[in-house]
Amino acid sequence: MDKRDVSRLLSEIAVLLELRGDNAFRVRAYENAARVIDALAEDLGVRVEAGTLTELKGIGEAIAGNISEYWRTGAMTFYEGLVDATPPGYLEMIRIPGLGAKKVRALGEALGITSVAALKRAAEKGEIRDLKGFGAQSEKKILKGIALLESGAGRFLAGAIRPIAENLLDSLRARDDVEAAEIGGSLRRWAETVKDVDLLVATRKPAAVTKAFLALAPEATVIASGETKTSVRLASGLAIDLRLVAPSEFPFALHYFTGSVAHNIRIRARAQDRGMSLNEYALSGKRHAAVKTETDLFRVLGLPYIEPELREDRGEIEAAEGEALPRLVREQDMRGILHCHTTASDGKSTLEEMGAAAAARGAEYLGIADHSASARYANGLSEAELKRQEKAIDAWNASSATLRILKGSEVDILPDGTLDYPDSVLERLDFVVASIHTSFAMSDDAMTARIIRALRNKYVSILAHPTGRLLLQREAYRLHLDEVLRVAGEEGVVVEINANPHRLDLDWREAMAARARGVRFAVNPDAHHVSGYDDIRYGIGVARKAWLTPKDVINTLPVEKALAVMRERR
DNA sequence: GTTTATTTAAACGTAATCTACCTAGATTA
Repeated sequence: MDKRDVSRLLSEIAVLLELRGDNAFRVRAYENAARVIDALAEDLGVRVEAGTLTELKGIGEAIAGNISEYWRTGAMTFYEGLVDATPPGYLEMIRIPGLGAKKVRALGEALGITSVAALKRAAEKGEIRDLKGFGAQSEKKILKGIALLESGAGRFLAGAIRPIAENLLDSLRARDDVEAAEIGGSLRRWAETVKDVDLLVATRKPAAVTKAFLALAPEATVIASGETKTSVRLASGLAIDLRLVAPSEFPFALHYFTGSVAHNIRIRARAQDRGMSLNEYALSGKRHAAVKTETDLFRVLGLPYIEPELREDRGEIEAAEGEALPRLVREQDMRGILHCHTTASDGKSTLEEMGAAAAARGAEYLGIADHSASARYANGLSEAELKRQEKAIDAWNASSATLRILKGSEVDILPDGTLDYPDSVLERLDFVVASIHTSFAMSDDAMTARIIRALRNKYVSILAHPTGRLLLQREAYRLHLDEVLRVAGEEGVVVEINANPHRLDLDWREAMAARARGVRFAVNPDAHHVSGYDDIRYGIGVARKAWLTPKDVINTLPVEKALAVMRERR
């Protein structure tokens, strides 16, 4: 069990309480507590043992007791009681857009509907429209909502959504009546997955902009459209919210709609402490005419500008107060690209194409790391094939004045923790990337031991995609990640932040904790085609969310220094 | 259920939009 399990359970309790019609503030207290636990940087177990949970703001006697019970016994009496008292289908029904706790309960109590399937049948038969508070319109909405839920559209990869949002933004910015436009929400904070897109526009002609926005997505369903807000849903299920504010309101609205909720709560409280009141449109109580940008807004509150990626209430406000915010790594700090594939294994671009495209991007070096021999799934290179590739790289380096290609391999960590090539092969390479692609279903102890054994091999430079997760598709394999990262730090093995938008592995939360323990990182596109280089920005997003500076990321080093880091244990 | 100021009790976020009723409750962000 870890703190995310606890956080999830607290969130579920909040929903169950809401379904029971419990005090709304009690509901919020549990939501709050879930957030506090999720954002906790330290070890939850230590606090449970020490009995210091109530020192956390938002955790009182009752919730602390519940958490302790759950932590020690694996079960929580209070939660079990709630589950027993709630029809199991309610939890699923409340996920239908447009249905909240009150309506779910009304449906259950008046019509005996306690599952999504029963709800669908009743809506199709027109049995819901006669219920007080519902109408024919509601039936339609419920059916649409169920269809959406069934299509699996709930969250989306940020990497799939960002280009759509940026296109819309470009079109909006091109208009004369749009004075400013930005992406807001979790997408602006570079979250790995997003629920929807928030677009924010400053304009004096909201009606005209709304009309133009709707014309940009003619196929979309309009969920709501008013003077200041319009919501549409694309065929994919993705909801896009457009918010329109007057130019003078823009900095306040941008900050507010960027979030996170937890960050906003802190900032709002800070405004109050200073005799001001902050909402999405203005800062009242003191002079604020001078607030033209978010930077101004932070300054009025006595803070330097806080980058959107950091706004998760994970210490950024305290760091800002102490002038201790990190100088976050940027894409333009990157000198080298590591961990890329070619047609020699499962890539789609040749070595020469990959080299030319990397040079065109201004990279100083490119680390090729095709799959190793046993990786049949990916056409892994035999030792002879690897040798041929090394010669091809020598030829490239002899003729290229700008971009140097480094010889590497993405070597499979075999089930027993040994590597797929013998040391005599690894020794010839400039760098070695080790990773897991097979035998995922091990116990956490066995997986941890397997990876640690690989990390102890002195030729291993980088541990790639350390958890094997595929966002929205596949959970991480079971392992003691803390332990693995501790050993990586000790051994000086660089930990990858895989920039592929499906992976983004290591997760930013873990990277944040690992950084504090001195782990160094590589932000790698794992490109299988020249177009894969474009993913680097997503890896940079993760690195920034993890508070990483250029010093924490070895790709910012010149080639000789990067090589020295990757070979320092030999 | 938690925090805070009033130390026993009040405050806890708010605004926009929708839908069913004609002003209000529910939902969402």
